[in-house]
Parts: sequence; C-alpha cells; structure tokens
Amino acid sequence: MIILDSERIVFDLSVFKESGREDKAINIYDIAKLSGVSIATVSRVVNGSPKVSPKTKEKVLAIMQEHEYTPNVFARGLGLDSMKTVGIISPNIEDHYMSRAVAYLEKNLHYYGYNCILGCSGHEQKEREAYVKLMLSKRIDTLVLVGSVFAGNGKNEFDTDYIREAAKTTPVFMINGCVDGNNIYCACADDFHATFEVTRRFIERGKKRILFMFNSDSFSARQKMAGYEAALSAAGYPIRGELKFKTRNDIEYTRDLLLAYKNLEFDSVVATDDGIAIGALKYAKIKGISVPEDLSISGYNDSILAIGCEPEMTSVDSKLGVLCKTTIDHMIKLLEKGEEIDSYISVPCNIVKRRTTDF
Amino acid sequence: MIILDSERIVFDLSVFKESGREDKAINIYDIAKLSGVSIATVSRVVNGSPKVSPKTKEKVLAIMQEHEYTPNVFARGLGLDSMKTVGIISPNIEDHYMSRAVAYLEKNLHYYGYNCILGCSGHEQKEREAYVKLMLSKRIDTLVLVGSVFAGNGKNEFDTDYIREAAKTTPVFMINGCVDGNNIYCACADDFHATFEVTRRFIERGKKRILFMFNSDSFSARQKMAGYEAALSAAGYPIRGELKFKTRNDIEYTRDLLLAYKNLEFDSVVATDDGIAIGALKYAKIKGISVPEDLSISGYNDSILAIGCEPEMTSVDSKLGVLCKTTIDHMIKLLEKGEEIDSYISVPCNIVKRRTTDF
DNA sequence: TTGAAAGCGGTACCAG
DNA sequence: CTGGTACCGCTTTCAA
Repeated sequence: MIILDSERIVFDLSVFKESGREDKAINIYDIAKLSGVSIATVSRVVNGSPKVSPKTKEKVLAIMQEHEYTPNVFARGLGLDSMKTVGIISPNIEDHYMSRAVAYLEKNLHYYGYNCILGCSGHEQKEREAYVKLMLSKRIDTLVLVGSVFAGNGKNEFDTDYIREAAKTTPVFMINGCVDGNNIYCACADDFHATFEVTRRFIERGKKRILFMFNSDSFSARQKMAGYEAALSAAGYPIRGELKFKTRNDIEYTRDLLLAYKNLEFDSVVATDDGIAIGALKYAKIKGISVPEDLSISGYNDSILAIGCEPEMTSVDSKLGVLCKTTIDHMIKLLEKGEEIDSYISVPCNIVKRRTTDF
Repeated sequence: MIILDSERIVFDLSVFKESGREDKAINIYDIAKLSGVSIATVSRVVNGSPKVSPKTKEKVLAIMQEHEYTPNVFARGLGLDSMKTVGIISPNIEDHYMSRAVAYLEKNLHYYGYNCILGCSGHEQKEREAYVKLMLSKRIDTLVLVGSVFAGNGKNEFDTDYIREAAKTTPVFMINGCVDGNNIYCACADDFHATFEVTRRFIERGKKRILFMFNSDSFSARQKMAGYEAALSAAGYPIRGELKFKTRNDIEYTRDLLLAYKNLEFDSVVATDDGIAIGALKYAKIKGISVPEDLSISGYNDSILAIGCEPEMTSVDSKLGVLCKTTIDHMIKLLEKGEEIDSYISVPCNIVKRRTTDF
C-alpha cells in the first residue's frame, strides 16, 4: 500500500490501526484536509490563537478530538527550540532527600506543563560535568541541580566553573547549593541557623562535648559546620578539631567508625544527616549508653529513618518542599513571564523534637 | 545584524558568543561550509557512517570539535521519530523502593545512551491513565511502569486496558507488575515463593498465629498473600481472615492500628513492606512484647529502614537491581536489535536474616 | 480571518 | 566516497 503525499489517503489509516501497528500518527496536514482548512489555521487552533472564527475553531476541534490528534512534539520543538522540558540532575536519587526533592519538583513542573528528564550523576566531579553537558545538549529549557555537592567543596573555586558555563546557555536553578553567577538561581535551607540552634540547645542543657558529625565538604555541610562553630563561640566554648567527625551517610559505617575510636569523649551529637545520627544511635546501643540521658543525638532532614529508629530521632526539617515549590514558581516567572527573580533565597528550617534529645 | 541564509556569516557567531547570549547554536550547515563539504557528509561523520574517507572524516571532526558542535536533538527526533528517550512512571518516587528502581533504571539507560523522562502519577487510576497518555504524546521510545499498582487490583480486568492500549503504540515494560498483552514485557520478583518461605520458617519455629500485613491489592501484594496462604495450607493450618491485616505502608499508622485492636492475637508478622513491619515493631515496643522471642517480624524490600530500626529487621531482598538491569537489557535487545524477548521474567528473592526473627 | 510558504536542523535516498 | 534534495510536522510571517 502506497500513500502519495500529494494525495494522502487519510481514512486508510484505519487499516493500520486495526493491524495494530499504527505506522503513521495523524498529523496537522491530515487534520487540515479533514477540516477543509489550511494547516496554519489548525496550528492556530492548537495554540489557542484568538484570531480564528468560533465556527472554524469548533469544526477543527471536533475533527481533532475525533481523531485523537496530538501535535508532534519534535516538530514543535524544532520550530520553537523548546520542548517544555527541564533537566534535573542529582548525585544519587536513592538518597531519600534527593528522591523527595525530585518528587516535589516533578509534581510542580507537571502542574505547569513541563516534563522532566532525570539524571543521576554520581559523586565525581568529572561525572557531574559530563552530565551537565549532556543535559544541555538535550536543549532543555532549564537545568535544576539538586544537592549541595554541586556547589563545590569550598576549596577550589574553579570546581563550579562548569555551572557558570552552563548558565550561559540555560538558566540554572540549584536546590540547597549556592553558586554565584549570572543566570544561576539558588534556593537554600538556612542550615547555618538550624545547626546553630541545635547546638545552642545542647549547650543550654549542659552538654560540654558536642560531636559534629558530617559526611561531605558540600556547601550545606559547610553552613552547618559554621552554625555549630558559631554556637560554640557564642557560649565561649572552644572549637575542638577532634570533635569534628567526618564519616559517611551510612548507618553501619558510622557506627563502626565510632566503635573504632578509643579515646573520643562526647556527650551529644549534631549530625548533618539522619543516617549518620542513627549510626551514632546504634553505637550508643552497643556501648550501653542511654539516649538521651548520657548521649543526646540530633539528626537532619527529618527523613523516614528518624521515625523508624528507636528511640525516635530529633531531626531538622529542612523544608525541602518549600524549597522546591519556590524554585519552580521562580522558574515559571523567569521562563514564561520574563520577570526578574532573586538569585538567592533562604528558607528557615524547623527542629522536630523527638526522643533522642531532652530539649 | 542580519544573517542571510544564502550567505551565512559564520564567524560572526563569535560576536554573539562574546555578548554572552549565544543566540544561535552552530548547525550542520555551518560545519559543512567550514569543512568545505556537504551537509550529507557531515551527517555521515556525525553518525559514524563507514563510507567517508578518513581524510574528510578527520577534517570534519576537527571543525566539529573546534566549534563544539552538537546536533540538534529536535531535528534529529523529527527525522528519526525518536529521541532515544524512555518514559518512566512510578506512583511515588518518595518511596524508597521506587526511587531505587528509578536510580537503577536511569543508570542502565544512561549507559546505553538513552535518557529518561520521569513521571510521578500518584495512586489514582485516573491519574495513572492520564500520565501514560501524556508520556505517549512525548513520543518516547519505550514506557516503563514501576510498581505493581499498575497491574490493577485483580478485581477489574478493564483496569489495565489502558496499558494494552498504550502498548499498541509503544513497548511497555513493567517492573514488578504483570499485565498480559501484546508488546508488554514484565519482570517480577518471585514474591510468592519468598513469602511462602518466610511463612514456612515461622511455622517451622512453632509460630501458630502468623499475621499477614499488607497495604494494597496490587499484583505483588496478591502474590505475597498467595504465598502466605500456600505455606499455611502446606502445613495444614487454617487460613484465618482475621489474620490478614490491611494497613498502610506507614510506620505510625500501622503501629496505631495495631494498638487499637483489642482481641487480635498473633505471635509473628509477615509484612509486605518494611514500613509496615516497623509499625509492628513499634507496637511491640509500646506493649512491652519482646522481639523476636514473643513476636517475630519479617519485613520486605530490605530497605534502609530495616537497618535503621532496633532490633534490626529481617527482610526480603526483592532483587530490584537485577529486575531493573534485566529489564533494560531486554529493552535494548528489542529496540536496537529487534530481537524477540520474553514477555515475563521472574527473579528469585533472598531473605536477609537479621534480629527480628529467630531463623 | 485565512492561506501560502519559508524556515527549523537534521536524515536518508538517489545519482554521479 | 560525495553531493543534491526531498522529506519529518509544526510555527510564523506576509499577503490576500
């Protein structure tokens, strides 16, 4: 069966349909022919242009519905140089914080008619750079970087050059990371004050040796450490290097690391993630230390883990939902209304008190 | 500044570049002109066609690299009717099982050069159907449905018609769900045998009243219940309706539901998800029941929760990684080599023994 | 209010 | 091995 383009045999599509192959989807030319108008008019109807007579509009709409016409997104993308798509990159979506972020982002983007293409970049700088490049080559409308590792480790400024480079082409939004540059927009939880407050409360309750447990040099981790140090200083406490404890966000790894240390004394733990905090909790369990009496522990991100453990974990709710929603709202303002938006937003956190602390 | 297409002023692109706007990306025509060949040849080089002389190839390649040329994906998509994209839909990516699945899928797809567009459909039938339609309209190469809710609740066969409908257009792959139909390919954990085995072990240890706790009527939940029942029957035990306990995959909800029941006696719990199992664990803690001596509990999916709780939870590892990898391998076979592939694969599970059971 | 036609940036077939 | 060119399906000016 041959279909000449000059004489499209439209109704024969049914033949394909019934054969279950549906080789060629119906296109704008078909709709135009069936409606007895030009493709320009069909296009106007599809895009809700006001300059179409109600009568024509109705007719075309009816034909479109009857044939379940869907415009070809590629052709549209080619013409408009956009497919209403945003790229989301996170180091690892298995992490509960990241997956929650992606869930929020997707939900809000979907609401605004965008779809999201997802990338898990891993934790290597090289991989991150490669993934960002890849995303840009997909001609996404916007790039969202989830997780504060994207903001570099604070040591080498050039580590974030690739983000500034990307921003030359495409607006970049960062969730919980801060990078300075044109066309880069950041939304961060106020980790400094949250950690300051947690530490302050420990001090208030008479804790003397507060262990700060962290797992990366990310932007967020640096804010948290600064908050911890500031609270110590405010109380006139010394900042002891041995009480800054680097580990992984892994329960068993953290537990074993603590068990391995012989002469580390501490009466409380400020952790930068729940997994770490629970590692400390497991350590206490094994050593027979009672929580929160002899060891108080505070986690971060208020994940499901904080409720699953025993006793349940006091944790900082970093207001991820707010962060994500705000980000998307700003994105829409920028993309669709061309409005100016803030390049940095800070969202206050909330301490969720449970039973591993006595405040 | 005007650029006429008949006489493109290629080098003037640098003007744009330095102004930081980069209005028009370099295209195949530019590369062709710069290399002194036709666009057909450039296209051949881009696509690694063998019929290009090494000399020409080298020259074109050099120009492409120098100008960081990237083919326009939309134009390519339009011509090939494919953008090497797969759509992934899951009800809720906040769920740890789902996010792990997406992580595995993305990783493998990325390896094969596909990118994935993600959708979180929620738990309503209507939303699922709408989301599937939306995805299809994006002209994805394949659709992946993650989670056994997509396989319907087993009561109404028509609930899965939309999947068969989708499969007429696009191959559909299901992770841990089973739907019969042409062009639909399913990979499932062998939940029947895993649950059979867990139940059998409880029986072997003398448990008499084994509570089966589940949270949905999904395909997977039905397999698990069947395994539970089969094990009871095999041991000559009666199947008691009151020991089939429906809840949510929510720790606190499950805990409170158990606390509310007055006359429910049980000496062991077979749960279809870790969150449920931990709800039972919390219940035991509050009631002062010792685990595993007086109450044995077994979870499912071997999530991070199983390690975070106290005591740590015996859980079924449903081999999600294997499921996902196999699915992608099959997908590639089908898409790129046109090979026939199995429409159903079953992957055996593994029971990870920890301290909430005495087997 | 409508239609004709020029792109958008590739791919792939057909000649040479 | 290479070039010319007809699509792919839609958007958007420009005329009518």
